[in-house]
Order: sequence, then structure tokens, then C-alpha cells
Amino acid sequence: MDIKVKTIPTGRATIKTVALDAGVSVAAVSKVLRNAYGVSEALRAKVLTSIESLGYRPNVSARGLRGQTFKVGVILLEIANPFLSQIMDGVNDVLSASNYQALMGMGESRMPLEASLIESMIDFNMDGLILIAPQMGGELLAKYARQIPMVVIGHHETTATTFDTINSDDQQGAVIAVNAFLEQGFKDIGMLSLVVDDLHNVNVVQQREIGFRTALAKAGLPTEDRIWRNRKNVLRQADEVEDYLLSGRAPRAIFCWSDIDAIHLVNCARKNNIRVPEDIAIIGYDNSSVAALTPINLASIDQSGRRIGSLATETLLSRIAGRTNASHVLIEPTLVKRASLIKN
Amino acid sequence: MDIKVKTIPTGRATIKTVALDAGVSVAAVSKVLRNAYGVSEALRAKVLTSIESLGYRPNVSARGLRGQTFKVGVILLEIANPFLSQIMDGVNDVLSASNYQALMGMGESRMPLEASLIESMIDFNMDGLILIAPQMGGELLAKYARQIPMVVIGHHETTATTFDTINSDDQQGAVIAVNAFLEQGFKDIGMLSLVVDDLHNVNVVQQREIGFRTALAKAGLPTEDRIWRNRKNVLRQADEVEDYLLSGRAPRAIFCWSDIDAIHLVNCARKNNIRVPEDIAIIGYDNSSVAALTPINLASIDQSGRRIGSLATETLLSRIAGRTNASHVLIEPTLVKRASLIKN
DNA sequence: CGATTTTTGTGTAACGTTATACGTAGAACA
DNA sequence: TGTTCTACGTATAACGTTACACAAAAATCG
Repeated sequence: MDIKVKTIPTGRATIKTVALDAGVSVAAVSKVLRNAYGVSEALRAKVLTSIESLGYRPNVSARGLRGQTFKVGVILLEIANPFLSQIMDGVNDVLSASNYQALMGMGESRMPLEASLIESMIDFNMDGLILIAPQMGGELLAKYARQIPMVVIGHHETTATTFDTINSDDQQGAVIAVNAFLEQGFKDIGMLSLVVDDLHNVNVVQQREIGFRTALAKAGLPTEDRIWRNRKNVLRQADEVEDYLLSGRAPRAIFCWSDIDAIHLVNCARKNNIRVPEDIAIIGYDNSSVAALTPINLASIDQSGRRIGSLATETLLSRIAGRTNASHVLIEPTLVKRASLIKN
Repeated sequence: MDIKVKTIPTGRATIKTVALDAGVSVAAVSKVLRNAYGVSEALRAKVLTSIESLGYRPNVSARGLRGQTFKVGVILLEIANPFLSQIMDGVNDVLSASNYQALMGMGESRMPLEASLIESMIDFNMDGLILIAPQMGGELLAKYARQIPMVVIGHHETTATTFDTINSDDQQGAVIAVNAFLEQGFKDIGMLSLVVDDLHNVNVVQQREIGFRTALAKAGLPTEDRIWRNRKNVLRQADEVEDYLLSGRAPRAIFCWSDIDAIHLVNCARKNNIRVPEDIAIIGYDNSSVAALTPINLASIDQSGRRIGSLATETLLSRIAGRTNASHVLIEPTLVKRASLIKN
């Protein structure tokens, strides 16, 4: 006589519930789930029917304990970055065609939070990580990369061996902007940059400054005192930009490190009856949605965020699949010409 | 003779590694980790030392399999919402004082993605969920709430029994705006609202319209044809706002459903030599950071996002702790007066 | 001082999966 | 007709943690 009474399954369906319902073994259900070798069409059909009718979904924790979770983490450390949604579109383009899924975290640019988010995702046994514009240094990144497949966006460290990097060619972006100004006949060209604590060249803003200086030098123009660095404090940013513009020291053509700053500049110029682009020409960065709006009409460097996102994701998936040699890719940015650069 | 050779721990430290290192049982380590009853100070110290020196972090998947993960998921279904970071600040205010941590997901307003994100978080055995402005209906929300403790922000469904809601009093927000206009002597008041597919009153925008009409009626003003609804397509939004403003049918005082729309309106008015607030007064919603910028200077309704976030989190934690009766809270919004309402 | 209670530590069965090893039935082959 | 494959299913040991049940030691008590 059978002592072990099969209990009526209650609460959430597990693989055991499915096996019971389909009248097969747990191993069989698992095989179907994993598309493993050795399942007849009849068995597969039975199992899938049960899964459907029970509304079964595999428990990710249990999966993670044994191996893959089919989840990748995306960590946005700079929420302000306006092309984040473009990147995410690219990420989802690639992931939706795979059986992976993205979960995201926001570091809010606060370092301990950033690190603990990364650790949480590792502790959740996620299969890989995409970091966007991390604040932490390369050594720390390398430490985490040893624990989980990782791709980093917005961090120019081509010597990294344990993780991949995908970047917009920020030097080239600055070069394109300067050349566009030159083409329009401007010679008095400046850059509105950002104060960064990070002294290394891995920083995106640093790369743009390098490109800016290179382009000026190539055109035979002086490179001294051409860069004005804004502080990061958002509240006073508008004032700082205004001070810069009205200081009398402002150049005739200004390459801005972000659309936000550029828009401040445009607004401010308009307010003070300075004509754009006749009196002053402006190029922003990111080609964010506001830049395109009729009242703004800001020329801007487009980073192809969507392509960066999809490429980063493909790179991550290949690393998850076993690749170990590091890959470092630069994507060419493009200039979107608008009324702040060329009178239409 | 001891056959079972204790293998040298390699790779990531587990609870077993710690036990071995500290010379105690696995159960003892677990007790320390859980602050469980029955650990001497001596044992606790030994274990903590080992944890520290090995850099041990508990595996969340394994924890989740047995019970709690100490993670809560926050799902942002509307990335455009400008007060998200305020809400997150509030969430982190509360969580940082607990041993819980937040992981986030972005639904990008795409329904299947939203649902699958929620499911992923459930499948990860997260302990609770905070949803912000979900697109899905109440029945579906209730279904998920049966599987995991849940608090919803931006969804006015006070009859929900399986989950809690925390909302800004959106009706009241509209009332405050209308009254402010009345106080300034305006009688020709309109609302720039949003086309929503959701016919139910749970919707935030619907609630604002209700409040708007109520306030007009209370002041003895006609309520017919006072609301103009914008479509959601971002690209054409600026044009639509401009059409509205120049149609000749635009009222003298306009209450906007979002700061973005309000800013379009301000820019557009300025462009067409319409004075703000002399010719037209404008109040926005969300008190986002751009509204405060000098060139914009937009009066706006503040939702106290930070308080909403912290309250939602406290509510969630209490539900995780065992509360089962639903709690529905409204937070009073406030008006931030700026130059678009009152000439300074 | 023996009996009883309290404190402190340990052994171990789950939790829900995966993946390896193995069994079995038929088909193919000699 | 026996032997060898092949295809298909199943049993089960992990994975890292928790929490229950219990044992041993220490403290308290009459």
C-alpha cells in the first residue's frame, strides 16, 4: 500500500507540479524546459500543455543556484544621461530575440550604492552585466569583472583585459564639431566642458577635450584657454552658463559637452538678444529629444545610443557564451545640423 | 582514518567556507547572518571576522529558495516621469535604514515588457514590489499582488484589497492650480491634458481633470470645452501645443498636466511675442528641475515625490512584515509660485 | 548535590532547479 | 536469433541557504 500520499499542489506551480500533472518525471519536464536532447514530440506536447494550463514559470532563484538565470543586469550610474533610453532600446532589440531578459539598477552616481547594486546582481546569479558610465575606477571594475561577464559603456579603457568596452568615439565627436564650425567660417571656437574629479583619460568628457584640442591644433589654431569647465551642481548651472556667455570672453562658436548646457546657452543668448547662429553658433551633445524641438533647434552630436546598446548586448552575450579575450569598440558619432549652427 | 578530505575552498566563498574558516558549523554561521537567537558574543565575533576576511556575501538565489531575499523591486513604467528620481530618493531614504535593497526595472510603457518584468521579480523571489504609474489594469495588478507584497504609486484604486496605493491627491492638485488662477483674477481658465486610453478613474490624468472641473464648477464657471487633450506622440507634441496656443481658442490661464508641455507652451508664447504671465498664465505639474531654471521660471504643482517614495516603501515593508489589510493614502500637493503665474 | 531549566552550538531536511548517469524498449544489424 | 545501437525516460546528487529539532554544556534552584 502506498503510504506516501501525493499532496494536492497548492500555491505556486513548481516543476514537480507540472511533472505530476503531465504524468511524467521531473527530469523530463526539465529537459523540455532546457530543450535538451532526448524528448519525443509526444512528451514535449504533454509537458507544454501542463505548463500552459498551470501557468508555470520556472523559479529564477532555483535556476541560479545551479547555473544560468537568463537575466542580465544593466546598471545606469548616471540617470541624467539623456540617451539612456536609446541604449535601452538597443539592449532590448537584441535581448528580445534571445531568451535573456534585462533587469536594471540605478546607481544615482553614489558610489557605495553603485557597488552594492553590482554586488546584488552578482549575488542574484545574473549571467552578465552592462554598466553605463560607471563612476568607479578601472581596478574595481576589473575586480567585479572577474566574478561576472561584463561590458562597460562610456569608459575608455582599451587596456582592460577582463571586460569589454563599447564607446562612442568621443574624441572624434569633438573633432567633428570643431570641423563643422571651421566649415562655417568660425575661427573663435570654444568648448563648454565639465569639471571632473576623475583625472584619468578613461572619462568621456576628458576624451572630448582631447579631441577638441587635437582638432584646433590641426587647424593651426591656439589651444590655450579655449575650454571653460562647468561645475556639476545642477541648480546653479544655468547661472554659470549665463555668466560665461556674458563675460565677454565667450567665443563665437561653442561646443558643449551636453545638450542641457547647450540649451541653457541658447535660451540665455535669446534672452539677451544675442542672435543664434549669427552672433554665436552652438553645438550640443547627445542629440536628445529636446534638441530637436522647434523652439530649441539645437545642432548636436549623435552618439547612436541604440547601436551602442545593441552592440554592447551582443558583446555581453558572446562573453557569456564563453569568449574570454577582451573586445574594445568605438562607434563613430555623427553631427545633426540644425539652426543653432547653420541659418536655415 | 578520515577519508573525506576537506577540499581547499576555491572561487567564491560560501557559508561553508566561512564555517570552515571560523571552525564552527554552517548552522552557526547562518544564525549569525540572521541575527537568530542562541549565539554567544565569542562565536559571533569569530564568524564576523571570517566573513570579513573572506569577503563573503550570501548568495541571494539560495536565500530566495528558502525564504527572504531582502530585495524589493521598483518598476518604473513611465520613464518620462520627471519626478522618478525624487521617488527613488524617498525609497532609498527608508531602505538604507533597513537591510533591504532596491533593484529597479523599466517597463518603457510597453505592456508585455511591464508584465514580464514583474514576473521576473517574482521569479527572483524578491520580497516586495513597488510599481510606479503602471499601465496595466487593476485586475492584473490584483493577480500579481496575490503572489507578492505590492504597493502601487500613481494608480487611484482605493477599492483594491490586495495591494496598497500611495498617491498624490491629483484632484486636489488641479483644484489648487485653478484657485491660484482665480486668485490672480483669471476667469478664462483651461487645461492642457493628455489623451488616455484608460477610461477608468484610476488614471492620474483623469483625476486631475475631475479636480479641474470640480474647481471650475465651485467657482461658478462653465466647465464645458475647457479641456484640450494632447496626444502622447512626443515628436509632434511641440507642434500640437503651438497649434493650441495660436488657435485663438486658447484660454488666458492654462493648467498643464506636465512641466514638459508647460515649457513648450512658455517657449512658444515667447516666440510669438505673447507675454507670460501678462497675456497668458501657465502652471505646470511635477515641479521638475527644469521648471526652476531662470529662463523657464515655471510655476508648478509639487507632488512631494520624495515623501511618496518613502511612504510607499514604509508601507511595503509593513506589508512584507505581515500586514494584510490594504492601505490607501493621498498626499497633498503644493503649488510652487513662479514667474509664469505671478509677475515678479 | 541532584534535578531542572536555560543557553549555546550542531545536524540535516527542505527549497526548485539542472545535469549527469543510468535503465529500458525497440530498431537495426549480423 | 542473439547482439548492438539508438532514442527516450527516470532517478538523483548537487547548488547555498534557512530553520527546525535536538544535544551538550552551563546555570539555576530547592
